[in-house]
Amino acid sequence: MGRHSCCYKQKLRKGLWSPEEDEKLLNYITKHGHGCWSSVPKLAGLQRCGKSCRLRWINYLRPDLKRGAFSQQEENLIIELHAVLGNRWSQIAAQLPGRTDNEIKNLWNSCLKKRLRQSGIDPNTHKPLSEVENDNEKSLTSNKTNQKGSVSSNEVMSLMIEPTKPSIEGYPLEVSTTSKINNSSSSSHELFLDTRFGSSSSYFSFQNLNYGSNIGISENPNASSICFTPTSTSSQIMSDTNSVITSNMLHSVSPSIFSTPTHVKPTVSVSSVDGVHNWEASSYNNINNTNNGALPLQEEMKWSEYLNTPFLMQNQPSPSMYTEAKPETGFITDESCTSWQQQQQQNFQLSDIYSKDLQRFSVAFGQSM
DNA sequence: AATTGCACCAACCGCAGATGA
DNA sequence: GTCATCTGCGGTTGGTGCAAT
Repeated sequence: MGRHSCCYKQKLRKGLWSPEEDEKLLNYITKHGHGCWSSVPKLAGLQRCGKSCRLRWINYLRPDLKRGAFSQQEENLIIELHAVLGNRWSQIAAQLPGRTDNEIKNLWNSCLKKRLRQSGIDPNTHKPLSEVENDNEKSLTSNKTNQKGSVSSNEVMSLMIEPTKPSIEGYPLEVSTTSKINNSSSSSHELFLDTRFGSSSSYFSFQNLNYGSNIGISENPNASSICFTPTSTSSQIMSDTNSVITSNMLHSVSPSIFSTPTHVKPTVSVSSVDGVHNWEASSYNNINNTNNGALPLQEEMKWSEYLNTPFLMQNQPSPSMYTEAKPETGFITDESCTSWQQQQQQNFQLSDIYSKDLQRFSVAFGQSM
């Protein structure tokens, strides 16, 4: 742990890399690949530790790096991703081809954070600063009065689910979830599963983000959202989890919602301290979002209405949700799924870079007491 | 011209997880 | 199971350049 062992063995160079060192490293890796990083400096004739060589390669010498300033689109994407992923710079960087986690981290710390604050948005929570202050006050009061930690108002949490479940056959799947807890006066629990599908790396889902109109969701218009309600009375669900939703709480999402025209109601299984709770779809939102700004939930219809839409009744192919082409609507069909899978296979043949980006799902939990 | 403050960014450090002996 | 080593990640630091004073 800590400093790499090789650093103790001999006095190694630190600090900025000279052009000569860069050339040695570049030549060596171009010819032989990096293999075991710890052996690279010796084989390349460098007085550096393997860790330093690796970092230099990743952050500077790699041929696929994009140079130059970040575009406005890239900056917006980083902000959006940060809202979902937090300081997971490597995961954010994975969505920006040619950019490194270090670069993005620096940009965030030096510019974006400041810019958000100036816009009145808390860079940590991505909520309006005024709301954050209120929450802090409420939290203080709540801590004084509550015997047990409870979920604070409008709390936003993120978690990543390992790419095991659900998955479209043959493809790894990473599920990104964001949960939002609302303490509204409604008496029912609601769970929103917000899905986006994309062919490579650009499609993400964001919901309930408190951005100004200048920060939009422009990457993918193909959004759909399904509203879930618990199938059994579960007043305790997520009410006493001390604000922590862990990745193992989301047990499963029925694959049917990703691979079929949803003749069967999608179901989600969520566990909490008081057991596993099943949720099933109660309504469907089609968000054909091409505008800027936060996503509104629009065109909501009950599940029964959704199943009776002309489109589903006719069983006609929908414009693909899964290819680069912009569809007119966002309904999921077998055809479009297959089309998307075929496109993914093509993409896979070109590169495995996208292996983590095949699908992303965002789950927003809405709880009312 | 010298100094100071700030922004930016490359690189380091410490840690955790994975892997293999 | 334990230990050593390797790899990757995120937080932090320190050097550099530039603008303001």
